Amino acid sequence: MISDKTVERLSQYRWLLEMHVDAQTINLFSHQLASMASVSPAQLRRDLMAIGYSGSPGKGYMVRDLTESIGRFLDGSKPTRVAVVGMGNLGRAIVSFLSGRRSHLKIVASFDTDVTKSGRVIGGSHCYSQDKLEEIIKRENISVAVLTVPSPVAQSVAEKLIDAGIKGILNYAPVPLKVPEQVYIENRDVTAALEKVAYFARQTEERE
Amino acid sequence: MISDKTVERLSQYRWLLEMHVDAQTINLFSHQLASMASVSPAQLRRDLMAIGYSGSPGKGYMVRDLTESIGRFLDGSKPTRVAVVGMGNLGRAIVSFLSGRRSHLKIVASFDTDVTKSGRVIGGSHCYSQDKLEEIIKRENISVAVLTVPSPVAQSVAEKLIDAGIKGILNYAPVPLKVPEQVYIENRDVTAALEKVAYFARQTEERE
DNA sequence: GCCTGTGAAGCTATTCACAGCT
DNA sequence: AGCTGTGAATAGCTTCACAGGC
Repeated sequence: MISDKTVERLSQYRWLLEMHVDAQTINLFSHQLASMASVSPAQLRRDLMAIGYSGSPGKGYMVRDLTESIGRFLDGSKPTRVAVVGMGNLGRAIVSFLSGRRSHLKIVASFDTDVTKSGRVIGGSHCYSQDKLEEIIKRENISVAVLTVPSPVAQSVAEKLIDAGIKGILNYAPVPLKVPEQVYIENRDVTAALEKVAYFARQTEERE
Repeated sequence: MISDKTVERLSQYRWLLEMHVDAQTINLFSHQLASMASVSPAQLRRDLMAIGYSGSPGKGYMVRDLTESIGRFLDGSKPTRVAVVGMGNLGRAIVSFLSGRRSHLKIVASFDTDVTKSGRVIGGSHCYSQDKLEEIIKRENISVAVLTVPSPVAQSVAEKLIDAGIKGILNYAPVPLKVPEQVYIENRDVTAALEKVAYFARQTEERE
């Protein structure tokens, strides 16, 4: 019922409220927060409407209150348990990026086929052999996975994850995964993103 | 005139054609390629219409021909020169991911503030000190940058890049950059993406 | 006066559905 | 018979614009 894009922007707003608003700022107007997020004020108001949050005319939005409202909406009652599969540079980048950052997203395990990595603790969580995937996912009750494995194995790893009960996958392999529709999947193909940027960059160059 | 999303999907189609179609397959129907890419056949046909490519009823699309058509559309006459700024795990992941992969996207330089990294060659391209940003970007005629620096400095680095003449930025820092509108920018905030996946994963869990 | 919340309008993206080709 | 190309319909997203509140 609530859109994909709205959820992503809400996450963005919260981050801005937490990181880029100084402690003495008590309230904010829609145009202020909107400009920080590079969206229109109307867009921001719509997004907040979607989660049933109300500000007040003349005062705008109460920073602390809004932050909490977004939290209540985005975060579940319990922390979401996350695994990162594939501990190459990208996997490690994501683990270190996220570790301890957001308390409601807990990275509780990572996986790699390389035996020199598995068994160690990387970025605060235990790295297991990929063979243990299903066992650990079930045991640790993990519902979300970040997939950073080489593309030839991405599909088969994804299927194992889903068999083990994963409900959402953030996929960095440049392969559009085919999954049953009750599993939410977000593809973040790096190559495609860069080709897109290159294309539009060239457009503006040629417009001169 | 041609949409953002279409460009990204075209890049995707090409990748599939190159990597996931065996050499003896000469032609493909829209429903086949569409299903590989997880889009509808109508969507695929529209996207190809946008670049003026035509198949033929009964034969579908000629694989080689289509691959080249997409290439003519996406790639410029000369390779696009790319820099990666910030050689942490994420920066290195992207460099190694892309190096030598796509010949029309050339990573010609990387940058880092850490003096132990600059001066070395990482993933096939020279890593420079961040002080040299403007100088090298201009000298090497770089038009696209991948930004993987810590978020507090992202905005200021972006401004330097733009002053140096960069036309497109792929931004992995969780900060919505504010840039003049003739610069194309694509934000790929990892935290927001993961929070989105976590949100929708929880939705499907609760639907049970 | 300047703000928010929101119906209505406007825009963009996707899908339908079918004529026409092979 | 089964496909493509595409006008028309639909669905989804964003902005406009203004009534109502502080």
